[in-house]
Amino acid sequence: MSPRSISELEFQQRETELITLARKLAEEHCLTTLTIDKLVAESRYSKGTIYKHFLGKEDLLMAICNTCVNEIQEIFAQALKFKGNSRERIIAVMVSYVIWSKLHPSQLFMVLSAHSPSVSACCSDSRNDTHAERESCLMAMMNKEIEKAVNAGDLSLSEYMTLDQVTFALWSASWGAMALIMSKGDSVKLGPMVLERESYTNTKLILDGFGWKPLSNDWDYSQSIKNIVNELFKPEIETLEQMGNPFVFV
Amino acid sequence: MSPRSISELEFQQRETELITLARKLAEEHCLTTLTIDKLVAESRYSKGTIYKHFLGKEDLLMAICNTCVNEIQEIFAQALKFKGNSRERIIAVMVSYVIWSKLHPSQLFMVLSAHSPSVSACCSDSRNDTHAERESCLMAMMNKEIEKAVNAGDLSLSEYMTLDQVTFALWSASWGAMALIMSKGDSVKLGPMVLERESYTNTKLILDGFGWKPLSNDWDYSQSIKNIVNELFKPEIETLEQMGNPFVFV
DNA sequence: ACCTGAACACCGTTCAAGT
DNA sequence: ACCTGAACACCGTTCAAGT
Repeated sequence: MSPRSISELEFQQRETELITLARKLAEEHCLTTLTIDKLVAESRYSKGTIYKHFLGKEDLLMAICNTCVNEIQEIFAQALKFKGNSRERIIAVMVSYVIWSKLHPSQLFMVLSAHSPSVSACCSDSRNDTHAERESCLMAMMNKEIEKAVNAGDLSLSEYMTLDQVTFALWSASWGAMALIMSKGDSVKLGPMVLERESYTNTKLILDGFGWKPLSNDWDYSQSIKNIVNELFKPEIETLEQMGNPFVFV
Repeated sequence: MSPRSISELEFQQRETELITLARKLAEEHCLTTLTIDKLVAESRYSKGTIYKHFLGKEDLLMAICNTCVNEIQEIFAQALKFKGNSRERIIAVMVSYVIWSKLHPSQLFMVLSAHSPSVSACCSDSRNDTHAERESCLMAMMNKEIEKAVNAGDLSLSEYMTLDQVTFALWSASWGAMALIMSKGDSVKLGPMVLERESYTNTKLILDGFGWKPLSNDWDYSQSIKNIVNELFKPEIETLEQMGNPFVFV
């Protein structure tokens, strides 16, 4: 894989450095303006060296996406520390997802774009494998919580419904709200839609749809969200406030 | 707006011809491979003429997106002809959306990409206005059905929930499932997810979450979907079969 | 053995020259 | 008045020449 005369470690460090720089450039400007040329200009390395690390632009995009999924995994793990009922922990995960996407608005787009088959077709096998692995890991985290809810008696599933399907329903509903609201900033009709509120609405409806107890009418989940944020995501919320993009409580 | 010596009508026809061709090229190959150069090569017109119609690549993309939204509006209108209860009509709309996206897989991506602010920033005002108008029209169609359901007593909404929010919940949940499943064709974990089933699952959960009657336990909605497809979308379903991408009943 | 950047192909956009 | 395509700038990718 990596060359001999520079150590494996040095090679890895250089790759991390390049990915971090590329993320920074995309964050500061925007994903569509990120080019290899600009990355070369900003970095200490030449084009040839950059092509030693990445098969091409798509491979770089997927590499960035993989670091994002890693971060999302960490923030999910943080969310799952919440001491509460099974439904509150799912909500904590969804809240953490919203916080992450507000912290890294342009990165959400990268994760979205990286999902396109035309991207993964241009990536190295190992890059694709890492991606599949990390996403599996995310889904496994959710699956485990769902299983715990079933065992606790908070949720009962039809025999035809797999854990993956439950995870997918929660994930896709939340994802749809985030992708639509974050992509079209100034749409006329979507103006009144608020990320935090719509994301929570979707999660609430899906959970109520499953009959996941305690139902939204039997518990004060607005308070739960306040607790989740205060207990687990104080620093992140402060960063958002400093960015002028505060977390909006529902 | 349009030049004098060729008639307004001719100018419009030429634009429609170009958009149709661009859609065909994107459908046959893929969105990322669609370039202005290729459009010029395939069309009867020169680069200069194409730039008379479109401000640039993004403007062309939005133009394509607008024709897609038009088609979606037509298929929604067809779906709303279903004679059934209010919930069945919402399901009919969601079924029609899935059918459309299966008929035009690469177009779904265009509608997705066109939503990005970096695209609309490069479009003419009139193009953006048309886009906003057509999406408003789509949402208005849904809002009207929701209002009818409220009046019929099938649905009761909290006073803080607007019709737009209900529409957005249904739309975004369905959109999330479609976007995730259609984008990552060969993902390891998403392999077992089936567009028709997951899309319906999300819609069902959202509707049950709202307490939209009759609830999924009190009605055979699998049968409803069969009726919807047989009564309203026979030709589309046959086309999908011929494409080797049949509609999968849940 | 590794790095470099010139060179090439391709794409988006413009505009001077044509009709 | 409208159309054309050569010309330009920029970007992704490669590879011969350097160290």
